[in-house]
Amino acid sequence: MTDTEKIRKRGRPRAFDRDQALNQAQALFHVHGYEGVGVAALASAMGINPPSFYAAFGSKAQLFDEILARYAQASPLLDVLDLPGIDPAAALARLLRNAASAYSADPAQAGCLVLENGRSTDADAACRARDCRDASVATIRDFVARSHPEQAQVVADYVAAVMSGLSSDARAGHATDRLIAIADMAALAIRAMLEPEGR
Amino acid sequence: MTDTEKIRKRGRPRAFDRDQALNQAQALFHVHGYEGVGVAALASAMGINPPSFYAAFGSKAQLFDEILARYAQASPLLDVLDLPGIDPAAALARLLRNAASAYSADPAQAGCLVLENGRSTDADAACRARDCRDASVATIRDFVARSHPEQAQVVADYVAAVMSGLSSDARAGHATDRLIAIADMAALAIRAMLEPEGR
DNA sequence: AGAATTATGTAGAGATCGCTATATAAATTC
DNA sequence: GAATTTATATAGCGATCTCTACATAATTCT
Repeated sequence: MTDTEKIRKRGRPRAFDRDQALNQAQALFHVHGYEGVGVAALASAMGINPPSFYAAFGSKAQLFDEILARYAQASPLLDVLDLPGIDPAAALARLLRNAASAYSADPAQAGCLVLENGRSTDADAACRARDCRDASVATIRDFVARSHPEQAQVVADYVAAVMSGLSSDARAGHATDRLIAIADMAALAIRAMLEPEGR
Repeated sequence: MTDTEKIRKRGRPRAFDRDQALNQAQALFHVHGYEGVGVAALASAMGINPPSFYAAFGSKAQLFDEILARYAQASPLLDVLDLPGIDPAAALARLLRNAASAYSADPAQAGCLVLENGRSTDADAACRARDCRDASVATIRDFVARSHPEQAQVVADYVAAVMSGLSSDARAGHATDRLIAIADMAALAIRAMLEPEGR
């Protein structure tokens, strides 16, 4: 008995599926970016009118926050770091490879929603997206620090920088194998950094 | 006798310095991005009114094109590739280091104007900026191809990806030394790629 | 001097932006 | 059934966007 069946509230029931509407909005934000999508387009894609939009999501900015959190939580990219007893360099290499694949898998949603919107012209949206990014970088840093505390910061920054480049390339329309080649080359520096005295 | 002294044309002379106005516009575009600056702000920074703006530059898009070309031509980053007899890996390592420095040198103009605007929400502006970027990548690829034709494409793509990440980090406010650490680590992959059989 | 040409300032058109006032419809509670 | 609560649709507000119509000022050519 999950609570998927919502308890009926008092007033008039909502005429649309909130979660489905979030999916539509996420797709639009992914394609056009925060600033490239207007409330009119969002509401239209959701099949509703602006007042219903504001009643359900508060504002465009709040909706974006909600979608950022959703996206970050649903992203499986950082899961490789939780595999027990994995070699750090190998884990990060797989992370980059997975990112290269994920970012270019769906041409309609190329790149990373978080990384791409970290450069939005809208100061608030960019700041929120960057906070989201920083949290992921911190996760990577802590992961590396468990075995290589000295190099943890640089390695995490480096991985994030490469991911940013991969996301940008994906949005430029580059094919998956081209991105994977970059990711694999980038892994060379990670191995050199984490296993300096040849195995 | 350079032709800096412009030949007087027929009608009323322009009341502002066109080149100086371009500088103002470039600074604004660098800080706020193509979409973050309006014609009103551009004209105001130039000390003119919209009609003079359109008479002198055609449109916001045309002005941006002109500034992109200006910026790319004035950028000294790719000059290291022209140093005679330089080691390819060392040249690219220096290129990345220089980019890390340049992108974070002036906090008021962090990152690369071209790379940052390649992700603009405005389709035209993003496309023009990406064309500009592609030209630079081609230059790097040709440079690498002279000594390592097989690896030229990946290495050039990789360098561009790292530069994109550096630019993004610079815009996020990261300090120069943090960027340089990333650049130096990135250089490890270049050396590993171009000198595979240990020196 | 007068005609032709170019630049300038004022003022605003037309579109889109995020957002909301208002009235009505559909559900629950009393 | 009446009161309460919540969602919906229509319509539009004020701000901002790119860009321009218009009249006027400043220069060169004849």
